[in-house]
This record gives sequence, structure tokens and C-alpha cells, in this order.
Amino acid sequence: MKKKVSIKDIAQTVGVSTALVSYVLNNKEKEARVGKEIAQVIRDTAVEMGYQPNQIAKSLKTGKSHTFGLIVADISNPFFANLARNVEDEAKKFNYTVIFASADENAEKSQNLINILTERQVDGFIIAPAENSQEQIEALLKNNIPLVLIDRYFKGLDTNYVMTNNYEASYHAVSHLIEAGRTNIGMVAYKTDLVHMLDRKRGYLDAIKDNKLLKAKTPLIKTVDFNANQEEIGAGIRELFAQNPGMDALFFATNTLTLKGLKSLNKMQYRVPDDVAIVCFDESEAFDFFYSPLTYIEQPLLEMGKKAVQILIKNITDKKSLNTQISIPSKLIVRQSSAIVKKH
Amino acid sequence: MKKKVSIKDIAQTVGVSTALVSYVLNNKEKEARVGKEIAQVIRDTAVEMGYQPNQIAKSLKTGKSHTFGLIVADISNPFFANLARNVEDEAKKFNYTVIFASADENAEKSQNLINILTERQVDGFIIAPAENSQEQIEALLKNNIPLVLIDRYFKGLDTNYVMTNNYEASYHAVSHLIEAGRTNIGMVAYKTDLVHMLDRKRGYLDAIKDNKLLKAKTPLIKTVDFNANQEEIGAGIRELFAQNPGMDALFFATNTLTLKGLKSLNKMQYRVPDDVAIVCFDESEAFDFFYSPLTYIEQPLLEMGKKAVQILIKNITDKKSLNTQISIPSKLIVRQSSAIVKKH
DNA sequence: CTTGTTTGTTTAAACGTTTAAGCTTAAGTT
DNA sequence: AACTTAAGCTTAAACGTTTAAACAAACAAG
Repeated sequence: MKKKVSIKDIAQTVGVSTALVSYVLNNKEKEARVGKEIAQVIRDTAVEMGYQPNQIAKSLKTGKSHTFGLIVADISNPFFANLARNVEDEAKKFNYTVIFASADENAEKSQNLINILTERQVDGFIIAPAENSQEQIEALLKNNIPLVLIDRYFKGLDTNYVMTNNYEASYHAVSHLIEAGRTNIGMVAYKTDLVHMLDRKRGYLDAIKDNKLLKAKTPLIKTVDFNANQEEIGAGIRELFAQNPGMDALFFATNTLTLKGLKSLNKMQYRVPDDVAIVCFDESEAFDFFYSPLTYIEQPLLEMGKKAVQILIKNITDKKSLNTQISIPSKLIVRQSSAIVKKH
Repeated sequence: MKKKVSIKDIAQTVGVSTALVSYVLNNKEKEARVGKEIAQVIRDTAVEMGYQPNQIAKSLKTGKSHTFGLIVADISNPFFANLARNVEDEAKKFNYTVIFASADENAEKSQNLINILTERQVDGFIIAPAENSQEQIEALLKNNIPLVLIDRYFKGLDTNYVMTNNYEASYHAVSHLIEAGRTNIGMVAYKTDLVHMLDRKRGYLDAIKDNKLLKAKTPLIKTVDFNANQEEIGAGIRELFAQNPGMDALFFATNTLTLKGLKSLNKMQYRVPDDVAIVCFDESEAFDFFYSPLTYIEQPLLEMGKKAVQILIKNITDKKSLNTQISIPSKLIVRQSSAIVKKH
């Protein structure tokens, strides 16, 4: 039970050439005109000897590793963890293995991960690109490495991508707040030029503009750093309240922002939805447990994961295939945090 | 920018043999007595040509893939997602790549994943073993494949493992409930013989016994299936209440059980901690948002992840090294859900 | 100046596969 | 009988590395 058994070992014990063994074990008997009986013998000895193909050797020969990389911001963030799980499951259906990696919204780390994974000869990438990683993506494209962007994309780049309808979803969510009677709505978002975030901001702004709620002089959007902690986010919210006296609703751009924001609101003793209504992007188990269950935008993680894998594999198997760019709609889940409050 | 550049290409343009290039790029100049000037030329042309080593070829030659597999129950479960992130980071420090996979507490899936990963020639495994996967682990051991169990282990098997002190942590948590004045404490756990779960049950039972609270005739532990939904867990809790009139506290064995359990308790209109105190294993962002912030057992995920990686790598580099079996203590975070309630 | 040592470099086999091309023998076809 | 085709198998090169061993030239020492 020490040494691994190779095709050569099988060939030797059966008394044939390695070629024959390879043909049989790859179900190429027909094309290679292998004898029926000997094929069976080969198959039997293979299982008898406990043969496990060496994928590394296979990959070296064929130039395909049947592996791809999934680069996200942080695998421990439930959003990406769920996405990853869906990607994993879909990949398995096509006999692909996926290697996850976390880039922490950091271009340098991202480049590092891309290097490591290309050295490992992955057949392609699914990437939630970090800010300033545009050249990295371009380089991959130039090198003809199949690639699907997910969650975000770059305006100028013609790539495959799978997104949700960030603009419309935000527009819809904010409109919902307005319909619920809110007139002074703030937004907390990340300080970034990544398109998904810009779209969410645009959706927010347009909804306000279209409903003539915009007070031009006050900045209604507070942006914070990707790695902002609860205090910084709390400070941002405080500023929003200071700049917009009477602010009666907040729209959070992501789950992390929401969670830290809610804790700050609790500390500041704001009540939801009485003092301030809340709507946010993404899901979290915690949203169900907040005293006023949150209204949130549910992203289609299952479909996004599946689609990304399918597109990637299409691109891997047919390198000439055109780019696919899809946007899958999110769903607004309305609950108590954005309820209409009786004025008294 | 089409074809990848190989060591051969570099050798050709510099005008030396591939051996020299290999020596230089692997920093074996000293041992191989490569000329200083030519070494520099080789190094320069390598970066000029944008050389990226082919890890697949390297692996085939050296028999080491510098990769290991991490098999957990479900990567989308925050417990495993966090663990995975810590494993990822620690592995990167040693230049290892990790391949995550979810076995869904299912032995068949687990075997499947092990097969796929061994075919990919991973250098080792970190596994949170599923029930009935003992023979799989034994087989790996017999084949001399380095291996660290995490979160759970098997009583009869001499393997590396990294765990938390499930028994003591549970004992302590339940004792804490008793000290807080609770006298009729139920437990919700998974129906499994995996050691970590048995230990948590034992800790619970012993704490009760040592404090003379045990009513022998009533089964105070309700066990449910791994994939039990909220309704089933709710039904379990209902039964517990029926069998133990006056039950005034519940101990949940995992985060998932807790989340579903709390939702059921809400539905049944039990109030925490007035009607029933709660303590649970694992963390969840949601615990902070429950109206009565939960008292929970915080597992040392960072240390567990790090240790597991370190032990695995030690085992990979020195196959003769003895098994390391460590238990890292968890911490009870006491909050409102287990508070003392004034009787009236 | 032989012989030995050092320094710098190349050769070539190997890792476990795949696969085009070649080889043999048997079976059809005229 | 001579030739073609088919069936069944083997040969050998290749994928991109690593590395022990061989080689060659330069230098040192006796």
C-alpha cells in the first residue's frame, strides 16, 4: 500500500502496452480499436490494483487542468461564501475543481493570487475584481485566459460578466422607502469606483431625483473605506444625521455596512423604523433577528454562481465563443424596517 | 502574447541548457556552481520574457503539488467559512494552495471529494470528517497521506487532530446556566455519533448530574438530523417543553441549531431570558441582533485554522513526525440571554 | 609536464500521461 | 495469388520540469 499504481503497472501486469491501458481507461476503445476481452481485463485489473489516475500528469500532457480559480474579496463574508458554495456545486457537475482565494479588495493581493493560480495552470477564472485590478484582468484577456467577472465588472472592458441589476434594485428599494412616506433618505456606501457600487449609488440618487426629494447642497451619501470598522461607520452615520436634520431613512449598500451600521444605530438609540427606516443590499441571517426585521435586497446567488460557471466552461471549451454579459434581477424583500409609521 | 514561455525558451534565447536555467530560477546556483554573470543574464531574461513556472510540470517531477485539500461540511456555513479563511491565510504563508470542498456531512460525498483530491495529488488533507467516514480516513492513513482532522475526530484512530475542548466548554456553559438559577435545562443537538457532538452532550449531562438537577426519566436532550429544517427543530423544542414542564433554559449544540431554534422560540412566543435562558455553541453575527443578545461559546477559529495548517505541513515535510493532537479552549461569552431573572 | 582539483556547463533520464504513427497478422476482394 | 483493408496492438515522442552524472576547460600543485 505504499507506491501509487500507474498506468505502466497495469500495463505490466496485464502484459500490454501503456497505450492500450490509456485508451481503455479513457473510454477510447472504439477509436483505438481495442479488443473487447483485453479491454475488460484492463478495466478489471485497474480496479483490482486500485488505480487512481494522476491528474497532474494528465494535465501536463493535455494542457488542461480541469480546475479554475475563484477570486473573491473574502471567503468568510457570507455573501461570497454562499456564492462560492454555489460555484463549487455547479463546477462539480462539469467535473471541474475550483480553487477559492480571498483578495481582500486589494489589487496587489489579487495580482498575487492570479499569478499563483496561473502558475498552477488553472483553465480559467471567476473573479470579483478588486479596485484597480483592471490591468490584471486585461492581462489575462490578452493571454487568452478564460475569465468571468462576477458581482462587479469594468465599464471599459469587454469581458464575460454576471451581475445583479444594481441600479434598478437600488432605485426600486429607495422608491419603496419614498412610497412608505420617507422624505429624507441617506445612504451609506463604500468609497470605491467599482461599477456595482456606483450603480447602487446612482440608483439611489435617481430615485430621489425622480421623486424631487433631493436637497442639492447636502451630500446624502456617506462613503467609507472597505475595511472601515464599526466606529467609523457610526461616525459616518452621525455625520449624515448632522448634515440632514430630519433624516428618516437609511439605505445601506452591503451586508457588512448594514450590520455595523445597525449596531451603531442601536448605540445611538435610534429606533427602527420609527426614527429611521432601513433598507439594505444583500442578506444576512442577522437581518431576521433584528428587533425590526430588515427590508433587504436579495441577490440571486444561486443563479449567479451557476451562470458564471456555465459561461466560464463554455469559454474554456470554446475559446472563440463571444462574451456573455448578464444581469440577473434581485428581489426586494419588504419587512418591518421600512414600514409606514403613523405620525402623531 | 500567445504561447507561454518555458524554461526551454529562456535557455534558447540565453544560449544555455535548460538545466542551468532551472538551477538559477530555483536559487540552486551555489550547489550547481553556476557562473555569476550568466546567472544574472538568465534571471533578467526570465523576467523580460515574463516567465511563469509551470507548477504542474514541477509537481509531476517532484511529486509534491504544494497543495492540500480542506474538506468541511459546508463552506457556506459561517463556522467553516471562517475556518477556511484562516486556513487559507496560514497556508499562504507557507506557499501552499488550498482546495476547499463541501461534503455536507455525507460519507459518500466525502469519499468522492477525497478521490478527486488525491487524483489531483494534493500533498495532504485537513478534514472535518463526516459521520461514517472513518474507513476513508483509515485508508488515507494506510496510504501514508498526511492528514489533520479538525473540529471532530475518531476515538479509535490515531491521527493528528485539532479541536476545541467540547466537553469542558459545554460543562462550563451549562454550569453557568445553573449558577444563573436555571434548574430545568434542555439541550438541542444533532443526531450523530461524531465525537465533538457526544462530548458536548456529555458536558451538558455531567454538569447537570454534578449539580443534582437530572431527572432521570425524562430525556432532556433532543437530537435532530443534520439537515433538519426549522419546523423539525421547532417540533423538537416543543417536545422538550412537553416532556419537561417548567423547562427554563436551553443549550444549543451549534450555530445552525441555535438560529433555527430561536426562530421557533419566537414563533411559540417564548421570551428570552424570562421564559427560557439560552446558551449555545459557536458564533453568529445574528446573536448580536437577537433582542436578548446571546450567551455563546466562542471557538478559537483562528488558532484552530493556524494549528491545523502547521501540523499538516510539518507532517508533509517530515512524514515520520508523530501525531499531534491538540485541544484549544473555547471561551464563554456571557450576555443577556442567560441573565438571572427575578422571580415574582 | 603530468596529475588533481575546481569551476562551469551540458546530457539525458525521469515523473505519468496521451496520441499520432507504425507495425503485424488475419480476413476480404478481385 | 496478389493485393487491399481491417483489426489489434506497440512504439515513441511529447508535455515542462528537475537533477544526478558526465564532461570540458582552467588552474594549481607536485
